[in-house]
Amino acid sequence: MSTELEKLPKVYDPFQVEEKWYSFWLEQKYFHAEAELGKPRYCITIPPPNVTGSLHMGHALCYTIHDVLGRWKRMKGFDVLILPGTDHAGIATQNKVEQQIAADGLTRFDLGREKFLEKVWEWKEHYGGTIIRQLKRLGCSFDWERERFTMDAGYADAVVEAFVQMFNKGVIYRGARVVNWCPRCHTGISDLEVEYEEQHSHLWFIKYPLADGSGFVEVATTRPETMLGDTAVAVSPEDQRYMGMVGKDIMLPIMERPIPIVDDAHVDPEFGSGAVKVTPAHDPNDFEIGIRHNLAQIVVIGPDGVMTEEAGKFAGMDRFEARKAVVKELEELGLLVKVDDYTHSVGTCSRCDTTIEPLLSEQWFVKMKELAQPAIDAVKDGRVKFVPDRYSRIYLDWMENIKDWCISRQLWWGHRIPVWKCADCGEFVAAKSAVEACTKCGSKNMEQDPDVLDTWFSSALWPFATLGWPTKTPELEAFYPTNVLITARDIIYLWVARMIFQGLEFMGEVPYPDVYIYATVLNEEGRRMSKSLGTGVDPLDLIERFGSDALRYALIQQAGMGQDMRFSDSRVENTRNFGNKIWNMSRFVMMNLEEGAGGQGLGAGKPELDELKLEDRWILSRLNRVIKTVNDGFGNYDMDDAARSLYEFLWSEFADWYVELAKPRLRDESERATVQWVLWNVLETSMRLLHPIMPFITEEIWQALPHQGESIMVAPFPETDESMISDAAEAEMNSVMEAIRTVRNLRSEVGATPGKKVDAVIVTEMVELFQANAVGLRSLARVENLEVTKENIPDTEKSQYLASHGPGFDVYLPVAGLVDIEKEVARIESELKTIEKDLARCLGKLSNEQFTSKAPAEVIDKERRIAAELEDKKAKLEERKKALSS
RNA sequence: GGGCGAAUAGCUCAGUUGGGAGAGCGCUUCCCUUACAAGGAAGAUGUCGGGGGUUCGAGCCCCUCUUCGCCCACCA
Repeated sequence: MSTELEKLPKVYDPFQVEEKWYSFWLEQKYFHAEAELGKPRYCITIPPPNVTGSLHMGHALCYTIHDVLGRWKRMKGFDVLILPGTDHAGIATQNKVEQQIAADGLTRFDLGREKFLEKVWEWKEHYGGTIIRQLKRLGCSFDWERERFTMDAGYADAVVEAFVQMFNKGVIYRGARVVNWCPRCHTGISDLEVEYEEQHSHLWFIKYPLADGSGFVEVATTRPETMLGDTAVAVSPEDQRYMGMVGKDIMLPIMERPIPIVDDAHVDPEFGSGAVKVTPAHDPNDFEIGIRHNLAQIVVIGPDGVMTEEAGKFAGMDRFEARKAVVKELEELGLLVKVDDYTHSVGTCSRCDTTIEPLLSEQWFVKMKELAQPAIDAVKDGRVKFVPDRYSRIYLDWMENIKDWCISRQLWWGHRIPVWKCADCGEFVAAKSAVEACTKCGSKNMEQDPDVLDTWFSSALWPFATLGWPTKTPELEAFYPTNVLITARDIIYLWVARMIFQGLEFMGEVPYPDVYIYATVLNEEGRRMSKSLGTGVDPLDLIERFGSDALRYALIQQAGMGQDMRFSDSRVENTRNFGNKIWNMSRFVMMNLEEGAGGQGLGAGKPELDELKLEDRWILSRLNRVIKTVNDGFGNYDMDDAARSLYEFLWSEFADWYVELAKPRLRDESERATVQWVLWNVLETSMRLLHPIMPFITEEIWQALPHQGESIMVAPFPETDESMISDAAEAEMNSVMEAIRTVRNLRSEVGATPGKKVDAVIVTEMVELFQANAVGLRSLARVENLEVTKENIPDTEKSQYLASHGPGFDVYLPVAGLVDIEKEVARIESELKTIEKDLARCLGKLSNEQFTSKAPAEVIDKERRIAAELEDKKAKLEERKKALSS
């Protein structure tokens, strides 16, 4: 026994171990991929977390999955590139810095564009790396030498290139539309960035007088202040009530401006009074009505949420103040009919929660129709597969009803739109570098568009821009298309869809064949983990308490195909215990591998098949099945299956049974070498199998075991050896295990303490099997004298024994009058009851002619076998009951 | 309004060509047996959300209802 190994601590301490091996892997450059030829390649460009972010549980799950797949493929011999990076996250980051300078009472406008951007860059340098450091802590084997940022120089070049190409193709156009405007962020945002929340508000009913004084039209609104910008009243063309009024004018109250009554199919005659006020500059539907009827667009609420000059005497008033003032005035004018309580959903900014103001403004748009079609086809014909599959429907529904994409943002942090406008002739010119002269009139009076691009415009290019596009780099050549996208379901539209059409547009190929949408991590109460709600669990905190391996395993174990995952600390604690179990079974194995058996000796010491005993063949058979499950699981994104089968195998089979059975054999010189080899082989193989999920502890153990190679990270991943799988060995071993359980059960019944040995008799037809395994049986069941025989115990003696019956054997424990007869009879009776119930069900089936004629033969055979077993057991129990009672 | 998902032990969840209901945690009893008490052994626990249907046979397939969660659209 090695004295050094005996010093191994009883409790596994992840902290030192994790730091040690992570540094080692980095030094060895194992995470680094070369675009070398000759090796199959595997590439994932990770979803770049926002620079504002710190690791939350969703990230931990996402990147653990990445790392599991990456490590698995690397061990399988692939040239693996997991390319990391961060996203500049336009609004989110700008907001952070705005908050920071707000502490000094400053706004970005006080600082000015240039100064403000300096601040943002400073902020990014200071805080932007947080999440990357945390990913290293998680154990991620990403290629840090290739880390990208969506605003690094090369990436910026790709963004501009993409824009200019699209602009020159005519896919990008400028238009005035009503967009979702956030008065706090001071920018337009896309429909996808608006969150709707139910709000209790009011519905105001207002009388609009007809210009000719012949009466009133009643309209209903949730935003009375917008009436200042009304340019029409619309009714349904089918509405009898307003038949004669279409074409007449309304005298808009307060503003005292005549506006027409128009008919438009958009109006629902059932709602309210059937007449609707039309404010083309402040409502997307009204905007459309306005276009159809050629109505004026009057902007009465400005970009800052303050009423404009167009709002007359309300100019300069906050929009919500103006609402009150307008209502008050209408009331005074006697035009307010009534106010109903009304609950409706109100759009809010997903970044800052401010109520969105629909606002007419000039923006850049991407025409989506032509771009969407190839992206639809790619999913329909299976070039891109969603996992789980149901998300492809969700994707397709959205793509098939897609609207043009507003890509300009009135922010400062982001990719400045590479378009210059000629001050003289109004021409827009897009170019990769500053435009000196107008291409149309030659004027030198060119000014760059002040706006920046939607963050998602740049991240849509991620799978190829990170690999060097637009330059044809060896990396781009080697790693595009990538292999899979692993992401959360809330960005299927925002990001996944856009990457697919941009990949097709610029690379002519889908960016990845698989899109794996993982489960949303919820907290224990089933609520979404959210920092603002205080319902989050900090992954770093869990790593501190239980180690990275434990957190990773806990996440993967639950990473099923469901759409939600509840997560709690106790799971991580449990997997920490699993780690400790692995540690201790490894200590046991190491303590029992002596010098001579280690190193090369073991590899050469592979025993011949006929030297293997039943439990050896059994555990090797089980191991090879697990190898299959793990490979299948990783390959099919059923990683939870892989994780669970490893847990089950290592704990409930290897540790609980094989290791226990090995103990007496290790003391037997004739068997020692064989057992050592099997222990080593199973453990070493298992560590390689488990390594993708628990990289640290497996490296620590593997390095301490005899092994080949410099790191488990680059050791080959186990492949199933079908010849080692044996149904027969598993069936026989099950009988032995069942017999051991039966003896233990009887021991517990007679109250034998674990230290106390008992005698036992096994009556069976399988005498050879039990005799061959007598040593293990005696050891695990703590039996002193074991008799295995075909001869049944005479009825007259049965009262001297406690008995239990298993499949194919009966176990007797001599108790010499210690049996509490009354209690034992009661126990037998209760057991008989359940047996009779099962038997009745069984026999009922078998006597059903329908069943015996229609069910497959093997099912019927199985049922017959069960019936026979139950009958046998029943007979024995009845016999015993009689013996005891007499 | 449309769609998706979930409902299995006290809790969190597994359970695929439909064929004797499982794990972890928790609970009960016994045990520091030389790898491990973060452990070992033995045990209790279920109208598989309700109702109907298909089938010899349904946790699993079909219909329907209920509850919860999510997404999309509209919301004067």
